[in-house]
Amino acid sequence: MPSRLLTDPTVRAWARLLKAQKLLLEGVQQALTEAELPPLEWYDVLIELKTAPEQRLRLFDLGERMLLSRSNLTRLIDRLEKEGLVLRDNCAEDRRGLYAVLTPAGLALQKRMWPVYQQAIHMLFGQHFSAEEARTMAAWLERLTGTEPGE
Amino acid sequence: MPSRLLTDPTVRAWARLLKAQKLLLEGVQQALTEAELPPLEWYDVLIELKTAPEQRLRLFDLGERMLLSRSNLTRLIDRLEKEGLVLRDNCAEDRRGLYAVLTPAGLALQKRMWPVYQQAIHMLFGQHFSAEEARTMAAWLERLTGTEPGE
DNA sequence: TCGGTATAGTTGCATTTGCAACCACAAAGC
DNA sequence: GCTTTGTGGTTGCAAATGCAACTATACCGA
Repeated sequence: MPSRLLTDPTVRAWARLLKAQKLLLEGVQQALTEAELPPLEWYDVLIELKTAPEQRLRLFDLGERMLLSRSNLTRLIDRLEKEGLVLRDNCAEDRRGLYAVLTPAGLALQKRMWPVYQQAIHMLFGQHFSAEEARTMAAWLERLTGTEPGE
Repeated sequence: MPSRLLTDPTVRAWARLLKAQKLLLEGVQQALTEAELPPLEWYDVLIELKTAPEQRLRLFDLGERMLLSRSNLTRLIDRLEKEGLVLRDNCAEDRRGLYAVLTPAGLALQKRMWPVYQQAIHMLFGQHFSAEEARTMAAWLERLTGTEPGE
């Protein structure tokens, strides 16, 4: 029984996007857990810091990139800091502000996580598309986020 | 600074997918909240039941369709039942089991939510794609989920 | 028919989220 | 300078999540 709703291609694509996303995230998280690695969002923090100049970012900046609310970011950084993966550093130019700085331990964890993560991306996602299809999909999705191709 | 990582089209598409998803869900939720409507997942329950035969589904079945863990589903149904939108009904064939049944109030809420939801889908998602693109994207995403086109 | 195993659903507890209130500092206007 | 308003970040509390343990029923095999 093809639902009437899903005859609208837009709505159908939307529904698929929701479902795919849930499934993929679950799968990635499972791969990380099985390898006794921390949650995916820890990786996001680590990689953002790693690629940032001086491996540091203002908290609000990090929050924006990760699409994370302030309070959530505070607590996420708390957890990472407790594990010695990042640290907070005062900001000279704006004394309200703080930097999150990647530590060597944080960098090491990022390097341990990446192979597992990459493998999961491949198994769950990449292997289903040609390079050309992946490029097209990335370009389409960029319309939704305003992300620039290179970012 | 185009990150080296993102030169792999697969990884780039993956990153875009994550970002788009977060942004879109946030936007939809915001639209619902502004219209003083309940969370998106309530809609998912209501629409699943609405389209199910006799507007009822076994809990485990509903959980599978929504990709929701058992315990989460229990609690989600608790909330909806407390609002009178669904009710639990014993299953004659398997006395361990329960049905979730859509109530008239639940159906009414689904109908109130849909226009807002549809509008949000259009603004955040649909308007950025042609019908043909949407069809293609849906088909691609179906590779990830094993979902059949008509489902 | 009995014992063991699997399945449907719930519950308790620890962790995480979301929201609003809050503190500290910065910036803009008088 | 002083006050008002805005911004960066944290905290408290209520709600939602994830996981493991638990109850009740079904199923399977000797």
